[in-house]
Amino acid sequence: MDTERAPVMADVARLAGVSHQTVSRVLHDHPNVRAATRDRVLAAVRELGYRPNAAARTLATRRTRTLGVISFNTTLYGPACMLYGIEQAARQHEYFVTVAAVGTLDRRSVLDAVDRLRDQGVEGIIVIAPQTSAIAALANVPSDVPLVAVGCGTHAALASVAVDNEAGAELATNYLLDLGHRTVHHLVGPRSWLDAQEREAGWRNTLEKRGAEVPEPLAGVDWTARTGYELGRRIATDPDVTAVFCANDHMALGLLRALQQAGLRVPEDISVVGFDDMPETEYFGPSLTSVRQDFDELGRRALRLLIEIVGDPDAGPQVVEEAHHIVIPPNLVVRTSATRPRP
Amino acid sequence: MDTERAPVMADVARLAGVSHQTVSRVLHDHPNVRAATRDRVLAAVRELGYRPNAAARTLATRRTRTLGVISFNTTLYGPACMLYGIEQAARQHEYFVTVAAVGTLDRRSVLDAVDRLRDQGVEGIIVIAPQTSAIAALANVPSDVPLVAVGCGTHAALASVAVDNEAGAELATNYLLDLGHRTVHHLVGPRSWLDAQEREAGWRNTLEKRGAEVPEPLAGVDWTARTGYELGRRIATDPDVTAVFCANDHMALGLLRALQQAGLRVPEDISVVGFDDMPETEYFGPSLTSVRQDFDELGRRALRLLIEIVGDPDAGPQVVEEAHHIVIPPNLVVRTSATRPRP
DNA sequence: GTGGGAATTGTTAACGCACACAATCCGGAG
DNA sequence: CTCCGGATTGTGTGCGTTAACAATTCCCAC
Repeated sequence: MDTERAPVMADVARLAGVSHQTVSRVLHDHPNVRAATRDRVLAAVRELGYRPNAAARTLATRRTRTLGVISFNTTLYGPACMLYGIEQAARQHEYFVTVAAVGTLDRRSVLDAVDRLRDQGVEGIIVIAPQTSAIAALANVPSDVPLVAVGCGTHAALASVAVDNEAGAELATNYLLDLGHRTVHHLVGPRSWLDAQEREAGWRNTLEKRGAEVPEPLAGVDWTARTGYELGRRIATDPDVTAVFCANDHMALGLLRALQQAGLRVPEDISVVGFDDMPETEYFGPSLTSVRQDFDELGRRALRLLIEIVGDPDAGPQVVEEAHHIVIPPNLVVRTSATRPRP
Repeated sequence: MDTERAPVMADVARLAGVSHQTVSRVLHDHPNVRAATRDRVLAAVRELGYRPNAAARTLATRRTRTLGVISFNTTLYGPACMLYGIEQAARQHEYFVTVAAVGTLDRRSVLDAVDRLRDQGVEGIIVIAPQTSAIAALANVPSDVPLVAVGCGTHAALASVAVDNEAGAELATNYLLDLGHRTVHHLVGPRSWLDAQEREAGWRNTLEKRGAEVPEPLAGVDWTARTGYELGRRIATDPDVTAVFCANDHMALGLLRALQQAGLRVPEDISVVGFDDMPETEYFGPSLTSVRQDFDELGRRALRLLIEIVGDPDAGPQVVEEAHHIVIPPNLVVRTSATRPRP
């Protein structure tokens, strides 16, 4: 078979008639290399198809230029987008990203994932793990690898990048109240997620601030349409409900379906607002008004923050300064799923 | 700051009073090590918190235990799931996975991604890149790194794992014909994707086989609900249409919306069948009958195939044998969006 | 007790690159 | 013509691990 080994720097040097060090200099754009020499080296590089060995470079420089991403479930729309944003930004900054998906968010698996990544030598880790338990587990990882949490609520005890969930919930709730609804019901996401908690808080605070009655919220076990559907069937039996704010778009989809099956019309009978603004929400029946969060941007910002921390050797990751909490404001995308209540 | 370096094998050896080679032996479960020695070494490892340096190991063994995944857009449901399946399986086999997202599928960016991954030393690459152009670009990458395409149609010129698109389209088309529809219309996905082509072919072949008229298909520019909606508005104006097979679920969602807006009822006036069976389709209005493909499994199979090729040094990746084309049969999930036509 | 072989441990040399330092070259001032 | 300083190039070593080989120890049969 092809037992011929990949060419190494010494091979290039020999072919170009220089020392390996000169080859290294050319490769690193060192200034003091005669133009003729540089050309000869580059020609040799091309001829041999030489590519530097990453492991050797890492061993010598102690830098892997690799970052890790831990994600709970990259299948969900939000995490998938953030991962995409992270990868984009990483490429720009000439970093590699290796992913570690965890099936469950218990302490063990999260710490395992961190370990795997550390074994591989990542210089920093971004965590897409919105559950409170995950954040807790992360609090006491060895401090030799910087951590950034992304999309995990805004009150994490780590450097973090997140959308302002409370502001988003406030936007949605105010919008519905402004339309004239007496109050707004709420489908809460799974309460083990910070995002669900914060959205619920934002909703509740807004109602209280405006002196509206705070109805009992319905909490889901997960973020799926199925859960939205099941809670929706209960909503449908309550004649008092005129407006519902859903913790995310999937749940809203399930809710829409349940209401429709119950013979209720949206928005004529009940107004609905979602959260996330996934690309499909515009085509729900009816088109869903939703709070938009820019997951892509979230991912990019997280990566930039991490690189800043990594490149900045003085500040340890545990030193969570003001600047290490980035909060991005959401905005409301108005479509047709909400309207003023019937008199 | 904490300038103390991470402990290395020599440190462990010194503390345990043995040579570094003995440490290495213990770490690799080499048989000929006295139990007492092993214990002393393990104790030293624990005490120092020693973790082997991946770069050094790679340099010595010439193995990175890292695989690359190139994906067009990890934001889409299919790719996201496959990536997830891949990562799961990789972990099981003790491989790392690093991702390279490409924004566009032109030759350049795909080859760039391959290069980046090779620079990092991946032992093999899985490509989630369903466009024909991507497959073409991949045909002539240097053969020193094994490639596997996943979810990219079944006729790729590479080792591949894919769902049987034609069979899936046949399933859907036959189902609608069996319900009594004279013929079935089709919303084609973007024709630059193999999957779209294969689904269209399956649909067309089935109609021809059964002697049904083959109506002009409507081709989309992408897979989005928006496109489905736009094509759907045209479908809605054609009184002959009684059944539509959509190339994917997102397009079906857009179609449902367009039909509803046109005052047509599904399934009473028009039956609709989708493809993919995403988790939400059950909650569309109405609940969508769809062809299910198990993306997760696709990813896992792709990884296993790749590991087989990587671990098998004799067969080059270009040697695409029978066994290197894995085709997974889809199945139809029947819900309520299709029924027999009105007389 | 002693030779022989297996079990156990140590020594040394890669692996491929970067960095510190030494050596050489060149042109112009003296 | 000689010497000096900067530009250019070469030499040697370290990074932390594995693997080939050498050395030592141990145990038992003779």
